Amino acid sequence: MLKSIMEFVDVLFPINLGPLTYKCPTHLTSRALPGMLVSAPLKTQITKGIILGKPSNPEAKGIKTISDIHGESPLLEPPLLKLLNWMADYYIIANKGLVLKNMLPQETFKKVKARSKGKTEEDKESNEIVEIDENILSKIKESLSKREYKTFLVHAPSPLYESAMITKILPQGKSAIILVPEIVHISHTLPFIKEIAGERLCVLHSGLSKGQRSEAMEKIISGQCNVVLGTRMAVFAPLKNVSLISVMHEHNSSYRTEEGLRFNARDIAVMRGYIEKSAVVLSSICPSIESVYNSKRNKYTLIRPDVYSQRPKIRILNMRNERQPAPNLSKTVINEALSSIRKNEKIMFVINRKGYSMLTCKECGSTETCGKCSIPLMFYKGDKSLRCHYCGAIAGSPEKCRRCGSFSLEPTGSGIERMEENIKKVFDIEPLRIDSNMLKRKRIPEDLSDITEGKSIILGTKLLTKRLHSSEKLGMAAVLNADSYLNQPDFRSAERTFHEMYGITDKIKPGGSLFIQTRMPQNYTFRHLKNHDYASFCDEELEKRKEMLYPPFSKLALITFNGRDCDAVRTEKAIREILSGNKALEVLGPSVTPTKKGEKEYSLLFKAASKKNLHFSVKRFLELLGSYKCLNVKVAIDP
DNA sequence: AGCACGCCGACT
DNA sequence: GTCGGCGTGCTC
Repeated sequence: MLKSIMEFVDVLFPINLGPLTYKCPTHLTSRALPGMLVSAPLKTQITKGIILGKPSNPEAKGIKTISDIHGESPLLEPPLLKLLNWMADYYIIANKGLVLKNMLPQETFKKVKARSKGKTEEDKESNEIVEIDENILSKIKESLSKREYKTFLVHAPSPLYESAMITKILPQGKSAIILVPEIVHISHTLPFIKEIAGERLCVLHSGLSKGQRSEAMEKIISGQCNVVLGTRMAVFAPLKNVSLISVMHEHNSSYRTEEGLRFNARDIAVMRGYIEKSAVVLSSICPSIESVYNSKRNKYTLIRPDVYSQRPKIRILNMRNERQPAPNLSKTVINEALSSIRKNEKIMFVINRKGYSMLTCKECGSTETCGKCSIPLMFYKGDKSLRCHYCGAIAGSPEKCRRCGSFSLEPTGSGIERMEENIKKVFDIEPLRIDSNMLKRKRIPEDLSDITEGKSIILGTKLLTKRLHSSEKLGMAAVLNADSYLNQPDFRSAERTFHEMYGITDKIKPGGSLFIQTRMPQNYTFRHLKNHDYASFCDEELEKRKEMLYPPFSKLALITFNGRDCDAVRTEKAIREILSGNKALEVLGPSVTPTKKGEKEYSLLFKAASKKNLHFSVKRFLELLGSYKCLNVKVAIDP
């Protein structure tokens, strides 16, 4: 006799595993709908999971029976199930269970103890007012009322504009998701949304305690709250009928996950919007190159408010010509800094390098490098150590050169520790130093002026420029080693440099200046930065990406693997096979790098003309590679 | 032989 | 994630 299809269902657990087929007892079949939360025996215990849908393997032997079905309506509505399936496919080696684990916090599947209280975001009154021309947002409103999918790219004139815009477009009574890249951004955005959403608003991010998070999830599932403000996890908030998804500071790389399932919440937001038929609003002062390109191809609708906002001057200093009274400090920067200090203004120096300096031998000219990674080691003056910034190796500083044995090792280049010394010498002022060591010891302050303690010079690594916000604006700022940003071996380095430098201008008074010290002032990034001309920068950057066939003109996948069965010969063989007859595919590597544990890690970059080709090639390559075990393979799509 | 420990693969 | 199976190596 044929088994009734409804007797069996596929269940997905929040673990790195595909769906498993279970029998459904007759008294539960009426509620056995896709997306329902269920309890089912897995190995020796009862585990919670969700029903994915029709049975994929009803003939499997040893099928067990579902223990219970929880609730009356699905935890994951059809759109989120669709998104889950899409993600498992798009990110290639993602088991559906792993996607599920990333979609819902673990409290959903495990009991939580008494609801613990933690700190909640404080409402801070925003004293700055932004004028917004509502007409310019009429296209978004129109789209919202029609309930159609459309993605808008708002090239905002200021960060404040992005927040204020929300109050104009948030639809009354309808559900919405508002994403910010980092937890610190939540308190800046919250007052604006609270003003319009009130009790309908709930906050969702990884800084919440388990209790708070399950409380938030409860409010979302029950429908008590239908506006969710949060970090990338909020893109999966189980809201019904999402009408608006806003991604603020959309260019920000914090939307990417670095570990586990690698995804970009901005891309997920667009796909969820497409599935849910909602309006997606990506906004940024400097939108990502991909988004700009999508707006040029009319995939996104570009909105560019014509609002005048007075911005600080950006001045590019050619360090080849500049007189440098101290290393990394040009005469111009010193003079401008002194005049700011005289006016009682705060100033900031940014140096993108930790430690004191590198050590170079005067005799043979060799620089001390890491034995494993062969990159220059950094000398730390405090504990007289030599450290590798890549693998983290720490050694005592040597007395003599490892190459020639001479005792004349001298510091070359300047890290933050050495800059601190230089600044003390030049200005006779103790700067306030902010780097990752300091942030580990103290909490990250909400406001920079809370910790300046009357100090006028702030010196920090780029952490400072990203994390810290200040109510008191700076008189001037200087990026001391701008070239170290640009010289990163990454096709996004120019874009990132523009974003980072431009981001600093938000912290400077109108009428103040940002100084950029560089040895390549003619570089197009600096040329356009000087004119605040992001559009021209994008045009030129897109030209270059097109020439080099980098995204958005190609699709990339980064494949890494390690383990005892790594084999260079077989890897090469698999590469040769995958390349044969596929002209639209390019494979860069393999490059072998040591991991932090000391074993070898292979990495390969697949570059294909189309997404389809990339997927096909990566899957085929993994099959070829999969014939031998003990490989720990990871695939990052759009790395 | 007896057992502790760690790694690996399967889980319906 | 979490369990059992199995190999390694140490101890009685």
